Amino acid sequence: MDLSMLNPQQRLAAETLEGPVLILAGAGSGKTRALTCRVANLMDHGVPARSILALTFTNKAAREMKERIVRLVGDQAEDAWISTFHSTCARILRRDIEKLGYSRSFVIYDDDDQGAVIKEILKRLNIDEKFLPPKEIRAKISDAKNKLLSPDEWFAKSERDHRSQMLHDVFVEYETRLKALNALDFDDLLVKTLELLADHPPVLESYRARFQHVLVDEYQDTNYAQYMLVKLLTDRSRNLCVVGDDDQSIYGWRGADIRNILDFEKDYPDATVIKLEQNYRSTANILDAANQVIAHNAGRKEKALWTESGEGEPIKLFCAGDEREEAAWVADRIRQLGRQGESYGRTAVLYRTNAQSRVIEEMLMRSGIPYKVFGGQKFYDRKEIRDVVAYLRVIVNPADDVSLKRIINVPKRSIGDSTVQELVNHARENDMPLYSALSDIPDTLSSRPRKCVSDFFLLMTMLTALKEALPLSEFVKTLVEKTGLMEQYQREDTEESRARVENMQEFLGAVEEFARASENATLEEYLENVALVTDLDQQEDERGYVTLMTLHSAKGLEFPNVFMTGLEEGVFPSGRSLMDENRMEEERRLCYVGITRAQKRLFISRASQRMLYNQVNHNAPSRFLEEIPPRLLQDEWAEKKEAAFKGVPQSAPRRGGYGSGYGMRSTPAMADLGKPRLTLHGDALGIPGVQKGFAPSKARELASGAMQSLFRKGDRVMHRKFGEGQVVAVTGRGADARIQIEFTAYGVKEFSLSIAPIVKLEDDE
DNA sequence: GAATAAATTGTTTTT
DNA sequence: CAATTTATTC
Repeated sequence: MDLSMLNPQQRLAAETLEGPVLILAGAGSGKTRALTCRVANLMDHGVPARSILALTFTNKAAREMKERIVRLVGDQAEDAWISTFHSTCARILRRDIEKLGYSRSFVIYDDDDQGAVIKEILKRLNIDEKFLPPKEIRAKISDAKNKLLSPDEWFAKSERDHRSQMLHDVFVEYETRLKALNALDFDDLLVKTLELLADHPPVLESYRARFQHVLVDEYQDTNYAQYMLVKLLTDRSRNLCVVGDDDQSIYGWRGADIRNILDFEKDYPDATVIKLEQNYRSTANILDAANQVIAHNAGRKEKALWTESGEGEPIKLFCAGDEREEAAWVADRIRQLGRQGESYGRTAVLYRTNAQSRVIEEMLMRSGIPYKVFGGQKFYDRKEIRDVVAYLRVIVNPADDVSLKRIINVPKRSIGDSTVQELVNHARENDMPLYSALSDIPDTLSSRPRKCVSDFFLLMTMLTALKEALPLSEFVKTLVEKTGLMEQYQREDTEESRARVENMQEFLGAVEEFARASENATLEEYLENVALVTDLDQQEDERGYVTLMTLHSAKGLEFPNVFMTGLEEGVFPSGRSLMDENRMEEERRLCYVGITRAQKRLFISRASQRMLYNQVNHNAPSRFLEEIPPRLLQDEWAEKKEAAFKGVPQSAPRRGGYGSGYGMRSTPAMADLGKPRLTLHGDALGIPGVQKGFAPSKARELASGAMQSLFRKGDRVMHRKFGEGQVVAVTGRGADARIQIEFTAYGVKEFSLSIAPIVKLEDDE
């Protein structure tokens, strides 16, 4: 193994093959390279691939690691287990879960399914959803499972009040119910695997004997259950190598326990600790900013990232009047980057919450900038897809009442709520799954619903038979037709239904691709894939598209140009973290993660007024802005203000200081609107009295200025209804700005600039 | 039982 | 604001 391309620390990481190893890998320090070389080196030293287990959090990370190892050592790497915690557990369970009293055809439930089960239980136990919201129950149960607590153990540690007692009861019910449904939730994958290993020594021994070397990526994100799993597997061999960065721990809210990485040296006193501190990703300015921000956290592992690269461009800062202007600035800068020869695929726009993406999307669309949004509503979460999946699940696992209830009347086949209720009661009385009630119809049903139910049962029987007869993708295609799922949407001709048809076709395509990728793929395997793979994992190099995603999902990625938006108290850091120092530190780590995604250029923006969740808020600048040294920043707000006042092109860049963009009082818009923290409903700017006697607020003027600058006389544009046209004139200001467009087919039409569905066709600046 | 209207209600991040 | 849940009417 040639390790000459590694720096001394990386080489140490790749060469220390025995015993516990902790690699503290700063952002962009080439940890994947060190890790992959380490694995290759292990194989060079005679360790067979099959005795290596590498655990990651995302499928994408797993795939990437595997590919890179294959590139180094060839196909022999195929025998190593390189996958996510959850997939690994699923794989272990598929083999031996019968020892725990489940059937091997178990299904994996997501949050939605969990919610359905919990709601059912609440109804049965006669508990008001307002008293115990299902979401909260889900979170508590998940929390307990992450800590490997049984309902009783959890209760013992709780406040032991009435509420906790009820929660406990729901928890117990939930566990029994899930087992009856032959279903595991996400956390169960880990919990049940641990149960299997702990209670069945031969199974544990076989895995211990097999996995002589275990690696864990993103160790700072592990929860207690994952910690235990790793511990159990490596107790004997003690060949455990964990890689992580405590400064990038951003999943505490999901049960990740940062102590796992902080205390590694206590757990393994003989551990070799290696720090990767040279950063190969970002310019000095960007790295400097990141270092300064994260330095405000207490209780970190001492680390100092450094780089050999030059200082690079200053970090651009912009303070917008509102979120629309912020988005316009982002769009504007992206087009400017385009003119400098940066392709869209090299740029990412990051935000704290998915809800913030909408405005940005709108503005990019108008500017004709191609983009892709990652995260948010997941593909498999869409109604029509979930319906198909529910059919598939019932066929694989007839005990799955939750899925059966979902599809029993989809598409409409006249099996109404009352009929379903009869069936459910009948099933419960006889202690059998709902599916059995379809063929053993209770006498209480009259002839008409009886016919509908038996028709449905025949359909399902036929489909079950077809599953064996047809190859996977053929089968799913047939199912979509025979059930009438596709027809249901094809018949109505709305924009929405057409989108659903398209989604379903895309789904069929995905199944086909899955079947092609692994021949002889079974339906069971596909369903597992659906449960464990997210859209984020599908992200290939989308050349030519700007990437929009949350800061969380950006972890592990890098882009030459990065925009961080919404740097405001209450937005980022999130309002829910303001009161809690630990949460605040996690927000700061999130900020650190965001900054360190950038390779060449970093753009940071905030809005002094923001409409979010249908409420207008005035937010103070994020504290993280203050934590970046002014010398690294270039304030574009000041430049823009100047340009707006004088009506002249932007003057020479001003360097340093937060300038007038900093602090709430300094913006004219704020001064006009009165008290800071004042929350106004509706169109705050339009409220009489607030604005009376003043010149139109600066915020609004700037916003419209940004809009107007998007469309100029002579621009070629596309209107959703009228098609292609040319801009004749742009008139008016602010909210009543209008635009006149000449269409070849329709002549001149006038629209309100703020609502017209138009897109700019090309950029000839 | 199904279609429509009205009302309510939530909005962090996700393997 | 939108999306889901609930009530109402046919």
